[in-house]
Amino acid sequence: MSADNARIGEMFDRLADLLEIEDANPFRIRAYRNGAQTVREHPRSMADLIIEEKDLKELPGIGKDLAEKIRAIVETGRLPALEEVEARTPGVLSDLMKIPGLGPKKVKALYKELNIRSVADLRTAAREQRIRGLPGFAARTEEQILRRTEKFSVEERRFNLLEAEQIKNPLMEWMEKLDGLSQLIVAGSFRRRKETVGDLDLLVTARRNTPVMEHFTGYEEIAEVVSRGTTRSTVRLVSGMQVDLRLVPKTSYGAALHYFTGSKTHNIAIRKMGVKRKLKVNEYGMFRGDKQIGGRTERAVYGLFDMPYIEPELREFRGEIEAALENRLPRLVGPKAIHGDMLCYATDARSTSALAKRAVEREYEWLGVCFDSEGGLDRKQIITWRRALDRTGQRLGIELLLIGEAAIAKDGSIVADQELLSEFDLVAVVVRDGMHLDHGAQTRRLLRALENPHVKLLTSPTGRVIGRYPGMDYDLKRVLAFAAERECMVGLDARPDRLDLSDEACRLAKEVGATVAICSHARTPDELDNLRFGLDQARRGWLERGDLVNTRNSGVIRGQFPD
DNA sequence: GCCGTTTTCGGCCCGACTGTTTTCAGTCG
Repeated sequence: MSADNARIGEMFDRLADLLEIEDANPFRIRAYRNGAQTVREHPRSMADLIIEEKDLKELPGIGKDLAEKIRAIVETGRLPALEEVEARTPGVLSDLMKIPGLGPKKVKALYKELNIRSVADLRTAAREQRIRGLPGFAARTEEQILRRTEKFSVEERRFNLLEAEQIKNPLMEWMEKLDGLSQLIVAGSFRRRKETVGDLDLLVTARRNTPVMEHFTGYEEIAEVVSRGTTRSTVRLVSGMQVDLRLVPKTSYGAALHYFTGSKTHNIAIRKMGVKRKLKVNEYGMFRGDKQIGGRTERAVYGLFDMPYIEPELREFRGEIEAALENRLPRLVGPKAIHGDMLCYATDARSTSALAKRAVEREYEWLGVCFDSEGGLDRKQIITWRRALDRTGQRLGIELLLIGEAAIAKDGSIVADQELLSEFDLVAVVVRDGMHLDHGAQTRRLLRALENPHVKLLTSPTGRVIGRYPGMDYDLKRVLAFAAERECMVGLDARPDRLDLSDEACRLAKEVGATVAICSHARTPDELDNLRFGLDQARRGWLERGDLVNTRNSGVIRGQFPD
């Protein structure tokens, strides 16, 4: 996802906000929002598409007008339509709309009546109690505004999957204490295993008269109960995570699960298919006219359209519906099919043994082990490691592969004694510095590194850290294709704060025929569990058994990438 | 502003919850 796309999306959203304040045609506003989402979620940058003379009108929600506006932004960095609106209505007002509880109407009133333009203005006015008394604002609203602007900075935070699980697990334990609960599941992007999660969507069915909402809002980690009704409640936890809970009848459970799992664009596509067949699909069920014809199970939603079940990880409206209709959905890999982990780090015989032992418990047949070495390494050291691995492997009944990891220099050469490289079972390379090189130089650097015949694995391919560093800028497709040609594996760094490759990059790897190796990068036995986040990502990237080296048995593995 | 196997006009998701209201508008997902 390029910064440019994010900027285009932001401009469209801002325009939509201001038009909303001006009370413009709501469908026109939505068109801008849809366009913003399409652009933001597109894997390629709009600038690239324009260079390649692709027709932007092919993108969903982009027509003649938006295509021209995108082109204008890419070429000039400006959106004249936005500037025109900003001449009438200050652009910063759109920041106010991000505060929960403030929508276009309230923001407009605050601006017109009190000339409030910024969050700072708003706080001052609230403290001075100038807001109460405005039509539609009472003392309570004013207090709420003050409270919510205080927390404004934390509200936007997204959590990685590990953080989300650590918040979710104790909450689920709390909910399960409730007598009368039948079904309890987390839907939303968490269920789709998206790499970051903004909130948790709990879906619940229960026996009649079960005090679900009372129990839920009694959870001790709650910082604020945002709303509480009979079928829906929203809370914000101390951690900053927002949690929505929805109570649905059992006859709607499947439909609701589908609806609240999303993604939104996937749901819209499904709903549209329903409309064509004169069927209504919503969170309550599937209907022909007024008659409910399904809703208990999620599978039935897809069955309605003669489609096979689409796994949550695939529901991003990236071709999964067409694939399902044509019966060519990928067969996603489950945890049982995983026989090994390509990369963990040991420091000595003892840590090797601890990692290997855990790997055996996880029913792995093989494990790639890399030794952290200080400074250069020598033949003697390698022999020591090899011995430790062989002994431990035999004792525990697991094949341990000796991985040598070397850095890629800025010129693409491998920083290591070339003769020693052949002593390893497998040589992995990684970019440790010079991540800022420009597109061309970085591409050349990686291609050159892969030319080295010893190199069999490229780890942490983009170097990204989720939410902190977007990753190196280079021609990923070209590098992946070259890796495929050279029979060099591409690592999927499974650490939950990295997940490097992205889901889209996994698809790209599959497209060019590169073999992906999920790597936990564990330094402790517990961290071997990171692998499952990598597997989630691989599933989101449509990878199948044959695309992943982790599904292969020992024996096959050593001969797989001969030196 | 977008879209089209009812195609160039006339649709576009809508129900739950809140707060202030006295019958409902605004916001959210």
